[in-house]
Amino acid sequence: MNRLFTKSLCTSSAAGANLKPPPPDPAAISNLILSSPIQSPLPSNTPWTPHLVNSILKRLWNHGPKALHFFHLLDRRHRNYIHSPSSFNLAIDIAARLHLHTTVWSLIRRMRSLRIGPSPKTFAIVAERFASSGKPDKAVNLFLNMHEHGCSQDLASFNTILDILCKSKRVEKAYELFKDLRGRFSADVVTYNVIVNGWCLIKRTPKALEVLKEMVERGISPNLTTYNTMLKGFFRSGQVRQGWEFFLEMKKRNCGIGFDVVTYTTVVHGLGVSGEVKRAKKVFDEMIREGVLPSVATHNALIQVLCKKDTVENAVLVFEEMVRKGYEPNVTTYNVLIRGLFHAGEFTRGEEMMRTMEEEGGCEASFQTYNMMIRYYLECGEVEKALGLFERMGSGGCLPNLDTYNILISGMFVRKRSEDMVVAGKLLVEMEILRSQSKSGSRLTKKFRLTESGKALFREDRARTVSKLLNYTIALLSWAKKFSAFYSSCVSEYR
DNA sequence: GTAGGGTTAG
Repeated sequence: MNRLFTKSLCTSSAAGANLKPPPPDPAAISNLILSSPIQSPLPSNTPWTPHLVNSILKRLWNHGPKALHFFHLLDRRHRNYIHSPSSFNLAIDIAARLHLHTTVWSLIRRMRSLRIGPSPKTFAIVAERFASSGKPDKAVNLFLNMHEHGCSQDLASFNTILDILCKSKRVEKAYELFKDLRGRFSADVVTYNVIVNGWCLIKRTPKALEVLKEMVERGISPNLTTYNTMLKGFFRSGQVRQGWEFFLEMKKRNCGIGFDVVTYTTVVHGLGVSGEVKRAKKVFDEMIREGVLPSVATHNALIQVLCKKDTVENAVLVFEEMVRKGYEPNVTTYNVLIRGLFHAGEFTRGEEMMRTMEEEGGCEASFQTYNMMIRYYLECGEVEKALGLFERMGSGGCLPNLDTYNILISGMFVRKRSEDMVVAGKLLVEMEILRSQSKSGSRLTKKFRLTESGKALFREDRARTVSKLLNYTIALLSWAKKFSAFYSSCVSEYR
């Protein structure tokens, strides 16, 4: 990886004095940071910009300590660069994910001393981390005390905290807070929509309908967002008939609102995933007749539905049609279609589609793309293909995450070859290092160890081989643990 | 980062 960086430096010097040097490559710098010891200085003479810093922080997302180290080095030791509020927010997000509360607060204080924040967004980020790590009360307290940190509470921030609680499935908690404070903040249609959506997210549509009734009683008119939310709620909870009837009712009453592209996309997707492909296609055609233009998301919904419940060939036809009409497929379009092709065993066409996506579509493969392709390859024993993709991930635009490692390690057992076990062991060590930096992944790993690896090993009846491999794995694991303890002690320097 | 639609399979 060091070589990669040197190479990029060489190209820039070879470009000559009269040619503008190429912009710094975030991937190369990220790889340099990843492969260097923690105390290493940053490459000098880099023209730092908020954009460059943010893309490096995003690339190092799964390597939090390294990312924070980079952020701190630049913050403290560079005279000509001051971090932007958005970089601070990213760093705070990373620190909060690692539960480094002291770091979070020192970053917030630093923002304040530089007079660039914290903003409501900063608090939303921290609150979201609290809520999603099982501490909704802390999220609420943060909202209640944010004015003490120079950030005022208003209806917008009230709606945000309710939304954060709802999206992390703490709907009861959100509803409590809503009832307590709706008077103080004069709850509006957005507030009610957030709560309606909350109940829908946990599939409690009767509660959602209750809130809908309540808002009408309190003189707040539901808008199209409210109805679309409710519609999605029905489909999500498997109440396809109720969803369809709600849609017809919306059509009948009209309410002067009409439908928009979101309404139609919801119905196309909802009907399709429940197997009603013909009706989904009819609704898709109907929206065009009604003069509502389908969006890329609508096409994605239809393509996914065709892949799942019809044929991938028909999905490809819709894809080609959308391109012909001038739509620009996005990363979701490609992911859905590549998945469909792989699912149908069309690996070559899937690979071709990935090339199209990167070369013609201008889309970079995401970790979803890679993880899904790796999973399908491993499923049918194409270990080399899977490892090839894994290698490409390391050098390309998106780094492997814990899911990638779990998928790969589990897959190393399918061929029952000893050389695969060695690779699995190596991957396990790498993953242990990665996991030691991301506490949120520990549950996932535990599950993997107890289920996938255990089952795979016990399926092997050659007891001696099994026990040898098991010992090997255990030795690697304990070595990895020692190493990660050592690593954490190095890391603690800047916590 | 005041709200609603489109990413795995198990």
